Amino acid sequence: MDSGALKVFEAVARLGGMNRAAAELNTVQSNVTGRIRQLEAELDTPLFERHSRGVTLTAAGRRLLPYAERIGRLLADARRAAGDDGHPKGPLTVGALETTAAIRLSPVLARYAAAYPQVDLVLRTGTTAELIDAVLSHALEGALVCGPVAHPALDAETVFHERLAVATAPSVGALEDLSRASDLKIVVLRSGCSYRQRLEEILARRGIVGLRQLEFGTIDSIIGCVAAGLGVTLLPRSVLAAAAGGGRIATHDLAGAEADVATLFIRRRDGYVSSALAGFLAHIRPSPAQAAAE
Amino acid sequence: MDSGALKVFEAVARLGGMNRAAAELNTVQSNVTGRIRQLEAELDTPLFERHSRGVTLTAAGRRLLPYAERIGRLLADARRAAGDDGHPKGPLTVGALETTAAIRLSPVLARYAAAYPQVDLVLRTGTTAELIDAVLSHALEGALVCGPVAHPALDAETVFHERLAVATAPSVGALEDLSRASDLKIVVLRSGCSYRQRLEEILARRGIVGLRQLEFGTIDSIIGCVAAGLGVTLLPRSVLAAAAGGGRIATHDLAGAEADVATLFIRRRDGYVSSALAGFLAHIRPSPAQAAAE
DNA sequence: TCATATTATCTGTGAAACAGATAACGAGGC
DNA sequence: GCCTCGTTATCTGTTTCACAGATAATATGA
Repeated sequence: MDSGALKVFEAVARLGGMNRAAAELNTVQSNVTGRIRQLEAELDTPLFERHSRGVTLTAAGRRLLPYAERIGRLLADARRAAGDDGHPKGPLTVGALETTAAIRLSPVLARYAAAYPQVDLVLRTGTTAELIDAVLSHALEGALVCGPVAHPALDAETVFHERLAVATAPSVGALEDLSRASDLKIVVLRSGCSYRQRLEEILARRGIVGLRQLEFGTIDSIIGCVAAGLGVTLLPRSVLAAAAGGGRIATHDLAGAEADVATLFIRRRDGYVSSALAGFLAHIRPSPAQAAAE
Repeated sequence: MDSGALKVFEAVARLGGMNRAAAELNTVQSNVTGRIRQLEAELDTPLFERHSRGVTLTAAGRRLLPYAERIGRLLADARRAAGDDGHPKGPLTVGALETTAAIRLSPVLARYAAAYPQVDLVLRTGTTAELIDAVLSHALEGALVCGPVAHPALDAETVFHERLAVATAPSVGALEDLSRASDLKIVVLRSGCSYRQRLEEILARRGIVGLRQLEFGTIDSIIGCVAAGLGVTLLPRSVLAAAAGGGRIATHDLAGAEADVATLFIRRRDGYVSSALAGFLAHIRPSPAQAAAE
């Protein structure tokens, strides 16, 4: 059983047919059929059920498939590892929350890109749940997400702490006053955003419950909405600072644990750590001075 | 880059020469040389430095080697997974502490062997540290060891709790009396045994320090040594019960956490869980009734 | 200097992967 | 009922590539 046969097997399983697999593999259908038959003979087990609309996996095929996928990925990682001489280069695909990307990450990324011009950096944004899924499905090499994250396949490292604040219309003096406004809404960036549940809990502790939700696509639109008195939101203080300084919104600082949110860098434990990724981590990792200050 | 080339590469790296690798792979040296050269051409990097006494890995080769090993193991796992139809069969190699094997495991193993006669069960014994190393180096599929174990690559599951007791000569009324006997020794099964440190701590809390160590190969010989007044030992109560009933030794029960030792089943997170292993786990896992009693 | 290890290289053979064509088969539309 | 379309199975000739064997080149150590 060699990796070539498993590659063919994986393509057939994924595409559900030998013809389609042959097209993808740049070969002809007879070769695909032959390789599969050979693999089945070697394992002494049929891997597919053939019918006139393609093939479907047998139980044995379903057991084999995850190994074929892992071996294929591992071969690609091996190739990259052999060519990685310690000087970051090549593609690096990481994810981050939109707020993190906007505030904390941009200066770091600028320095990183300047330091390693040979790296093709791709930054994708999403919610914590989306980013975790993307890392688990090998779509991202790593991501900066809100903690805590506890997943056996993931390695998490705290890179910095953020202090959150509630933003309201300027006329609101204290958070407790919000209970009088019955039509107030929670304004969030996207529906899966982890800040939503957190804000609900914060408000619930102050007797404010049952708020509706409002969803916007950009941070600017959220702040505009809050300034107009349509709702409240929860964002890092640093994101709110500019708008608060201009008097458009009022910020309400939170105490201790309620304010604190850790930003973690997560990556798959079994994933390949390229020089490009190692360099990225070195850039975003807090310096000893910063760590002492926080 | 296919798995066959990596298999050749791994053999050359491990054996330090193409001739030796050719002998192991049942082929001739010219083929090994050819495959390595082909692999180096594909990766555009030399993998070995050739000299007259064999070859040594280059930096790129050292980076590639762990991937070659992992891919080789994964291919073997894939073959087993495909042929594993849910009925436990084939080899199963697990480890356990000698005390665990003697007392707790023997009835379970008898039931397991009777239930799955097609499984070739191999049980190896050793200290916790040795067993952990064996599991990490793929020599064992899993092992029963003393907790706690915290290793990122290992999955640990508590299967039962043991209550320990100190054994002394019958003339010793209380543990505290031991401080008068200056030439007393701690008797352990093997030098790496985790009970040694534990017993030292227990005795230190009672003001007894500086005891020498004595090492024996079997549990029976330890009990004989303790009965003769040469030393003290720490073992599960169930192990000591027979000898204590006969009046050969005195047992001294310990309180709460001092007595409790958890036995964990550990296995590698990335390891293949065969039906044989799953069945083994089902047999040693505590039943709900047992769990409630403990 | 010689014996003995090693890797490098060349060459002919054979097996296996390959491309292409055709047959067999079943589902769905008319 | 019949036809069409897409599918897998099978056969055949070609070519490529892995293989075994022999020899050369090289360095080490006695």
